[in-house]
Amino acid sequence: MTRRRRPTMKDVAQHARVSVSTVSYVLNDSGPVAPDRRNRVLDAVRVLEYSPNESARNLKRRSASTIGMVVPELTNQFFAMVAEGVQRAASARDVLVVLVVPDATEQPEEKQAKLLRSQRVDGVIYLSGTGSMPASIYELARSGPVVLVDEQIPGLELPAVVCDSRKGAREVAAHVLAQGHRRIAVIGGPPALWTAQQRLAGYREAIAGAGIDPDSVPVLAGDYRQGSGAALAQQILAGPAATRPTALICANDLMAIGAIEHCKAVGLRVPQDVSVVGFDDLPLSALLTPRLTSVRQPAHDMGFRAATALFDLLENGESGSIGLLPATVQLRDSVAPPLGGAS
Amino acid sequence: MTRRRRPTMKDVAQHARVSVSTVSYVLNDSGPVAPDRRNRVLDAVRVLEYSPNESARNLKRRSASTIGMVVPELTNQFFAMVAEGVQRAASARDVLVVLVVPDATEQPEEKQAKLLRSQRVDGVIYLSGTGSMPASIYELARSGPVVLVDEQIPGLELPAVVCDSRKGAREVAAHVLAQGHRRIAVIGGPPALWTAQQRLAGYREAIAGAGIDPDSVPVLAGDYRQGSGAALAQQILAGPAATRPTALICANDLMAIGAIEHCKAVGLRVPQDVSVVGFDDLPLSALLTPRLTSVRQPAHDMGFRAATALFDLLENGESGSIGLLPATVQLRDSVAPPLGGAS
DNA sequence: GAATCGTGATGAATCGTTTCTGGGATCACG
DNA sequence: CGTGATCCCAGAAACGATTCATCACGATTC
Repeated sequence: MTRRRRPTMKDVAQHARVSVSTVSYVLNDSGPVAPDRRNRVLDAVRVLEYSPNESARNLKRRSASTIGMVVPELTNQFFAMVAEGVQRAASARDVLVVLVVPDATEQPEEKQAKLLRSQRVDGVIYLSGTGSMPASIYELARSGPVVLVDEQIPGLELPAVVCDSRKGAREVAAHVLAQGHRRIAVIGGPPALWTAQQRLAGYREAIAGAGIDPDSVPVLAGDYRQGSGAALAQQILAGPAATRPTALICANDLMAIGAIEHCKAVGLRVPQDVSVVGFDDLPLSALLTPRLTSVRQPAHDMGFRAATALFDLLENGESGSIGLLPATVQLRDSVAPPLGGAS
Repeated sequence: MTRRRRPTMKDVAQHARVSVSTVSYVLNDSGPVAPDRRNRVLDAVRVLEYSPNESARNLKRRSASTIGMVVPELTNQFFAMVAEGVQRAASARDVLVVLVVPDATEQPEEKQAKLLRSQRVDGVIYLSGTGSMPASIYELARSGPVVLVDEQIPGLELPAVVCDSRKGAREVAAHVLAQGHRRIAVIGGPPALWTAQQRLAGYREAIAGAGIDPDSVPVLAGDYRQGSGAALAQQILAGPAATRPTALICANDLMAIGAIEHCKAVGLRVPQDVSVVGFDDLPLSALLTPRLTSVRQPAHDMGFRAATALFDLLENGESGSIGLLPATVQLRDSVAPPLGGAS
């Protein structure tokens, strides 16, 4: 399999007996060219299997037709769904998506900023992670357009596509309370993340609405990963049954799953002994036993819109208002009234 | 937020009072330059926040420091894990990964080939999908290096990182048979895919090894997706209990999950009424009830090795032999002896 | 018949790098 | 003191595309 030199515009021009500029004009029809010559060029392109060198094109055009997408981890299905949405929007416009997964073992900050500055991407879509590191965002935003997904930075006025986490959180918490639970605990996300704040705020609203002092319910901060869900559940459920919470409100599904796994491990039944709810509504959550009650975020759509917003930003310099996407409660089997009735 | 023109090498050269070539020499230390001048350049780079224009660099170098990765869908955790492995290997070498998800709504073939020909990527890592379309592979391989993951094309001699699907399949089927099952059925993958063929071959070996005629067990072809698992399970389990298979061997976890969901829907208990095994050992499979017995593929590692092989190919022109990765059976709760004993 | 205009084609400059070529210092040495 | 040899450095030619300025040539118009 010998790979020969790829044909360039000059080759095409020679083959079609025209000048390179003419070739360029017909390729992006950006100039007038007579039909016969146009056909000659098109023929030459076909027989030589010419395809333009995008590096050269990008150099001249000062744009890369490429966007970056930083995702904390792909194995989290929520991120995977968002990524698919981004990909779809980009693919429709012939824009490439380069994947950036900040490796924990190195400083991603400088790397990401450098990426943007090197003009290999025109803009970036940023999914904030399981940790908190808005520092790199500042770097990024300073040197190119950035659109946030499911995150907002108080200081900056970055465009962001988010959904109404607060409302979703309020509703799912209200559902738990409506079942009669009075001793509840919250397994929250990393306090530095906007989503964690929003969801907690929603929970507190619902709790207050049920006539309970929000400050009286324990709130533990997890990291949105399964392991922390299990660890925090253990911590919360350690006490005697009489004072132990009867419901766990988890700020995402992964932590809810961890909590459920812990319950199973120590012989607590879900939902009879303890009710659990999550957030995100991962596809797998409906497959669990019990099927997890959660709050669905339109992940795919969020990714799609974020990409669309980024393209608007790149083309028109301004992104259309993005609005607030809905977050809808999915009622399933992981919530039941507390055994002893209201306490 | 006004974005000013990015500094170029010329700016750096002027600021450091040297020539552009000197700047280039110090930046990739490819030439001798006196210490003081070197420092002047480095300083200038720092104060101007210079970072090289990769498009220009790529144009000159005839390489993009970028690879493409085509994955059928990201929401499949197996692919997500492979993708993470690829990303990690690439990131370690400062290579970018562009994500290509062949959209079902358009012809991906020409698009992928064009991508490679446009020199925006140096090579491609190809994860074969839920369908079968080796046609695009030929196009791809003709114009650039390609490494396959979990797939092999009989005709071509493409480098591929695969694991011993056949052995894994044989062992998991043997386990099922060892429990006493005699009426079994196979829900296979798309017959055109190498993995489907390998796994089926492994199953048949085990079946023959148990003294059963492999041709007597029904084999239905699915598409590796959950839906087809459910549909085929319905088809298989439709008959009366006396003749209905007591074990379903599924060629991947997603279809196994679909099958289990169908069983639940029609009131069949797993594993008491019907045993089910999968393949891939997705993280979620251990969370199901019953926990799914499956065959683990080292997905992350496969991605990592594939990327490494591609880099070898690009640098040395030859990829080190890749070997066969292990596929190990994970015994869990979805298999039990058949109710009536051996039939 | 000369001036004007529009169409269609071309040459050349340019984008920001890398790298080859050549030439001025500096030094050792006969 | 002249002659190579050694070291650094600057200039300029690529890389492959886009695009501006120019120009040739018929067709209109007065």
